[in-house]
Formats: sequence, C-alpha cells, structure tokens
Amino acid sequence: MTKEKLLLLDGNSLAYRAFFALPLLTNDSGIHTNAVYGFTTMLQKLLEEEQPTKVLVAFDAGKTTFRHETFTEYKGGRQKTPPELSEQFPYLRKLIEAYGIPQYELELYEADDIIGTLAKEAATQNMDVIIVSGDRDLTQLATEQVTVYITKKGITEIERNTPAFIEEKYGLTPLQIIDMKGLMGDSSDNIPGVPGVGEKTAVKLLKEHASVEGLYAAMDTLKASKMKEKLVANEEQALMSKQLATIFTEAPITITLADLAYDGPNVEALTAVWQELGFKSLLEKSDFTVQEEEQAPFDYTIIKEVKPEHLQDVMAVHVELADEHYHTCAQLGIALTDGKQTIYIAFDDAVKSEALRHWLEDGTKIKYLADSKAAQAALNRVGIQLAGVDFDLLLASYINNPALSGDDVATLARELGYRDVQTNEAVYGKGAKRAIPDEETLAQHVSRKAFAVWSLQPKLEHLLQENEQFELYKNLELPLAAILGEMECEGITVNRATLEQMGQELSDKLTIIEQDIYTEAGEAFNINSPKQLGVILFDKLGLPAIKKTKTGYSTAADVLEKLKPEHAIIEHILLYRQLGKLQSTYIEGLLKEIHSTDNKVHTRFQQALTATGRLSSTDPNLQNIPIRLEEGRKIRQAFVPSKEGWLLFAADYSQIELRVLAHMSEDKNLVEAFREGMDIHTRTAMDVFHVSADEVDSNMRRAAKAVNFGIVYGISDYGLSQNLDITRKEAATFIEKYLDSFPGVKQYMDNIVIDAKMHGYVTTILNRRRYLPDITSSNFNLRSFAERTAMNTPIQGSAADIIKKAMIDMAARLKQENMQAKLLLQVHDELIFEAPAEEIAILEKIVPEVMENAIKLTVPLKVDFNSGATWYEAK
DNA sequence: GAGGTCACG
DNA sequence: ACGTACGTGACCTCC
Repeated sequence: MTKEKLLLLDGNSLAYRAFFALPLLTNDSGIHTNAVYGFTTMLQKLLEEEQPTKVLVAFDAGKTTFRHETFTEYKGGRQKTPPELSEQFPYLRKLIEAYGIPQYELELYEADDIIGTLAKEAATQNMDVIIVSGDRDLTQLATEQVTVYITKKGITEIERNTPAFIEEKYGLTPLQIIDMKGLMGDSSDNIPGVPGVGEKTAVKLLKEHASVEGLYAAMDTLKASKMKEKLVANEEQALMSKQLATIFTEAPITITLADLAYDGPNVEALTAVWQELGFKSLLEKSDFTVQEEEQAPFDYTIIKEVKPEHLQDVMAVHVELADEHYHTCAQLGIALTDGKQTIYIAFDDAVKSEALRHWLEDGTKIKYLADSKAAQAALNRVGIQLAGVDFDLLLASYINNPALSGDDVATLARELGYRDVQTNEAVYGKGAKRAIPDEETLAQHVSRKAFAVWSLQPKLEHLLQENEQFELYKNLELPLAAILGEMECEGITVNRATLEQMGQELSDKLTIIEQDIYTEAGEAFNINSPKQLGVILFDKLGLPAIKKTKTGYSTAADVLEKLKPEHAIIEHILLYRQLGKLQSTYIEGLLKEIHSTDNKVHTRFQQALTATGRLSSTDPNLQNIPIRLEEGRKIRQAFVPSKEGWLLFAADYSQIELRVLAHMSEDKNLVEAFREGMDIHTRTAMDVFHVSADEVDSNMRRAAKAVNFGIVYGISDYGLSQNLDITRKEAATFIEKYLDSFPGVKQYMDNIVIDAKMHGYVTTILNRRRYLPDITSSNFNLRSFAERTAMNTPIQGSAADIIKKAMIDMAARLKQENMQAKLLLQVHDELIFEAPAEEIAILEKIVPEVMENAIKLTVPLKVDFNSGATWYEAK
C-alpha cells in the first residue's frame, strides 16, 4: 500500500487570500466569485500535484475562541469581513462538498487548532502531512513529516516550509516561530508582543536564548539598554503573546483521520457548482468530461428527401455547420421541426431536395433559427436564398442581455433554463479530439437544436416585449442580419498583386532596419519580444524605464516615444514595429484571407458580441484597416471594386457620438454648436479657453479634441492627462472648465450614473440595454469602470443604433431605386459601397439623405462622402 | 492560452 | 488612496 498523504487546508485563511489576490469577479447572476475561484484553482492544483489520500478543509467556528479567555482583545480591531467575501462562503462550502472533501469547524477553536491536532495525530501514524494556509503562523507545525505550504503573492505561488527551509530563512526551528511571535507580536491578530521588537530583534534574541522563557531566565546577563528595559517591562505580555500564538494540538475534535479519506470529486455535483458559479475556463480545462445531464428521450426522423408533407407554414430550422467559419466550412445537415414532428436530413441530400429548397426560399413560410446569418451564408453557397426568417435565437438572446450571448444553441438555451440540448463541445469534443460523430448522434444533436429554438421562441419574444426591446430586436437586428449576410457573401475585392508588391518593399525595408537595430544594440535579438527588447533597452543600454507591466518593462509606443531623444535605436524600433505590423497583419494576414475563386475577402460581422451594440468584424477584420499613417493607409489601395468601370463610395457620419451626446444631454451650448454647424473641437476650445474662434490655435484645438474624446469615454483626469501628456491637475482643470461650459453634459453624466445604480443597467436611443452589476461594487476600480461605462455605452450604443437603422433604410432605398450599387462594409460610423461609375452621382444624393435621416435627433446628423477607384482614393 | 502590442472607430 | 480613458481583433512571444 502506498503511503498515506493528508492534505489539511485552512479554509478561512485561503478564502481571504484568494479574495484579496484576485479582482472582484462576478458571474452572470452578479454573485462575486473571486475568492471561490481562487480557492478552486489552488485546490485543483494541490489535488493534482500532491495526490493526497485524505483531505480536510478546516474553518474557524465563530468570533469567540478559548484564546479570548486569556486575552479578550485577541483578534480585536479587525476589519469586518467585506460583504463581497461573506456572500461567497456558502458557495465555497458547496464547492468543497462537491469535491467530496469533509469540512470541519469546532466551537471555541480556530482552524489552526483543528489542523494542528490532526497533523500531530497523522504524524504519529506515519502519514505525510501537507498544511496549506495563507497564515505564516502555521509554520510552527512543520516537522520532518509535516510540510506547511504558505501562499505567496497571489495564490498560485506557494512557499514550502520544511524545518530545513525555516532554519535557512530565519535560523530558527519551527517551534521557535511561536517564540518569535511572542516577542514581536502580530498586529493582524492583535497580539501585542514586546513593543519595539520586530522580526530582526526577535530572531537575534532567540538565536542566543532559544525561547522566550530562556531569554527571561538569562535577563540578568543582558547589558543594560532601552531594549532590555522594554523586555523586562513586558515580560508578562510576552509570555501571554507566546501562549496566544501557540497552536493547540490537542483540541477535542470529533472527527477522525478515517473520516478524511478522499477519493475524487463528485463530478456531477462539481460541474453543477462550476456552472452555477460561471467557471467556464475550469469547465473547459477539466480532465473529466462535462457530464451532460440525462437527456429526455427525443423523437426525430432521419430522411433522405424532404417531401412537401414534411413542411409546414411555421417551423424552426437549424443548419448545422462544421465550425464557425460559415463562408468556407463543411455544411453537415439540416433539422426542421414544427414542435410535433422533427426531421433531419444530411446537407448533401437537403441540397438535392427541391421541395426543401423551394420552402427555404419562400418568404411566406415562417422560419425560426439560431444565427440566421450563418445559415443564410451557408445556404447561399449552394444557391439557396434563405427567406422568411422570423425569429433568431442568437439575436434575441443578445438583445435580452449582450453580456450572456454565446454562439452555441445549448449555451443560449441554458441561460433560459432549457436543458434538453447538448453543447457542441459535448458532441464534437474539443481540441485534437474534435470530430464529427456518427450520423445518429449528429442527427439527434441537430434535431434537438431545432427543437430548442422552437421551444424558446415564445419565451424570448415575451421577455423582449416585457423590456420594450421587441421593436429593436424585430425591426432592427433581425432585418440587419440579412443585410449583413448579403454584404459578407458579396465580399470586397482585394488586389493580390498590389499587396504582394507592398509586401516586397516592406520586407526590404524591414531587413535594413533590423540590421540597424542590431548594430545599435550591439547584438542580435528578437525585436518582437517585449521581454528581450526590455533587456536591451533598459538593462544593456541603460535607458530610463518609464512604465512597467505585470511582467516587466513596458516597451509600448507611448513609452518609446518619450525615449526618442535618449537613443537612436528608439526611432528604428518604432519604425520596425510600424512596418512589421503592416507586414504581418495587413499584408500577410490579408493575403491569407483572399478567396482564390473570386479574389475577394468575406469577413464575418459579429452581430451578437459587443457590449455596446456595435458590430465587430473577423477573418479578416475589415474594421481596422490602417488610415492614420500614410504608410499604412496605402493598404487601402488594394481594396478595389469587383467590376470594371465601378468605383468605391464611402460615407461617414461626422462627430456622431458628440451629436448623440448633444441629443441625450440636451445641453444648450452643445446643441447650438451643432445646429450652427461649427467645428466642434474649435468650439470646445473657445469655451474652455475663453477665446474667440480666430484665437484658437492648433494646440488648443488638439486639447479640446482630447477633452471631447474623454467626455465620450467617461472622463477621468488621469486618462486625459495620459492622453495629452500633461499633469493630472491640468487635466482636471480642463475638465472642470469643459463642464462649466456645458452644464447640461455634467447634469447628464451625473444622472446616467445615478440611473444605472438605480436600475442596474443603461439604455440607448433604441432601448438597447447593458447591465452594469459592478456599478454598486465597494471596489473602487470596478465601480469606477462601471461608472465610465455607464457614461460611454449610451453614446457608443446609440451611435450603433443609428448606423444600423441607416443600413436597413439604405438597403431598402437601393432596392427601391433599382440600383446596382451594393453595400459592402460598415466601420462603426461609415458605410462603404461599390457601384457603377454612373450611379455615383445618385449615391452622393441618397446616401447622405438616408444616413442623416435614419433617426431624428434634436441636432442634425452630418455625413461626409467620397468615391474613388480604390478604398484609398475614396477619402 | 495569456500577456503585450498596435491597428481601427 | 485607490489606478483608468470607451469599444473591438490579429499577431507575436513565451509558458
């Protein structure tokens, strides 16, 4: 039999440590989870690395202990446990139970005493014992058989205290730790010790006299000194302190070592707790496969051909795809249900089924889907134009709560309490193990998804109605999905040769700069490694390190910018970074995304992702193509119309976010500025600096512009000071002057935060919501962040509402005008079209008209536009 | 897979 | 005193 190994955990101490080491995480239901999460990761690691045969978590029983009889002020003056931590203890208990680990507490005793008692007993039975705590006192328990693990900074790092280690660190035996504490005291436990004696003195005295008692016995031999006086005066207190610090190893515990046998977690219970707490990363990482709940039996039929009698006027449809890249991936199958009968057909068979093709394209046949845009795109590839989409689970969930949206039907369904569908991961596996299962399994999975969509449609629509968000969902997001689908499928043409030419020139330049940098550094190194670069700049070349990151020196551009005068290498590094970015992301990255069949890139617009209601763009991201610097901007020369004789046409909203702010705040001054058509940054400068229009110089305008950005982002003096590279005080003055000039804005910002605290969420013009659970947090950082978010989200989100509405109106207008022009891209405040040259004049009229009238604000919306043979020229 | 960096609005 | 500007995605290094 292998040797027994006992793991004893100090529950309270570890929970405290985890709580203060981690940021205040919350799960989806707003419960704080950082302490439980930290405890879990630590426990997982210990169980894995130590493989204990017995485990116990000990807790402190209550406020009063036997130590209070000796000293009533014991642990007095302690801060009250923060409520954010208290609320986590029930979950911690539940978690430990799910691990199948006993927990124990004993009236009048502390966790230390339970641990000490059990450790001593276990040692007599020749077990190996590991004690884990955040409290250094427990090191007194270390022996040859008992090792005491103390958490170091954070929770993942552990210090293993063996007697040898303690000897090396303090020159003391473990038991002398008690004497040390008797002399120096412990402010956190309110143990007094001897005033004026710290760690150094205590250790020195104990090395000579072995113990507190030994010290006082030898007191006569000590030379007269201030220290001696203090020692003599506090003899009683020193002895009491030692007593208080001594862990009692004969506590009358009612639990035996035999009760502590550990044989692994209750996987089902543990995954349930993890799910409740929202520990998604742990669920994914865990070795044990996530136990899917027993699925209720489910009826479905696999068919080879869809007949008209299979098809109803209203059905849920699910098109199953092999992965998220729906423009390229394999299409697996289609399930349809009307709630009574569910059918599944392999995709290849579905494509051949005329009845189904026809039904899918029939706009009068009502369809419920999850991610209709993905289905639309996947079907488009086989020549089917999906129509009649009336419900989209993905979009409805997103509108209901943008923080919860996932991309898996099962994940979305579970948020709504529906569990009769498995996650993709459970069916396909993950990582290298990912594979398509047999047809039965696949068919059932896809059928269950369709059924879930069918079942959840009434519930979600009801939820949206209740929150007055049905309009937003049904008349904005749902029709927008179809428009985005068309844009994605259409794609935008990229000239491969142009990119390759630029790539060649870039790589020539990069080779030269690289050599310059190596020469200036005196050695070759990886310039792309911030770690290696940091060593070169700050250690080898001795440049001043201005900013640090978690892991070392910061080498970010704003830091390097300040170091420019210090060394010639800096400029070369900045240039290397700039050109390297262009090469890797925009030349090589973009080339990889060009489809060889049509020379186009087909991005995917994520419509259910951002917290604010904006879109995002992936594979490739076409919303961050360079423009600010000329070298990068040239990338846009590679984006061209798809046909000879066509042009690109780009139209963007001018200052949409500040106009939205003017509208929502009804600030008289800001509204007036926009109504008069003034340059808003100049106008801001005039007000902030109290000057006339012709006195505003470029610096004043630049500062005003930064202040305007700051206002939109949820202003802070620090943020502005960083941006403008001025002192915090100067920044604060700017902000103050701004808010004096625009009192309506100040009022609005104050109100929105109050509003968010009251309701727990903020809204946009079209009633999009963002929940802000942290807005009432007692943690300054979290609360401040939530407050800035409360100020920013209505602005950014309403701007997103406006352009989305404009896209819908624009699609209708193009159709109405019977135009060939096509909308290709959206970049937050700008729309990019391609059109025959002869249609440009019409676009110049109708695009601004439609965009400016998408939603009526109390201030006018203004649209600028341009056209050209490439995206670069449409500026 | 996380962290650092940098591209955009 | 606390330590930040808001929202994204891609690439690179390093563990």
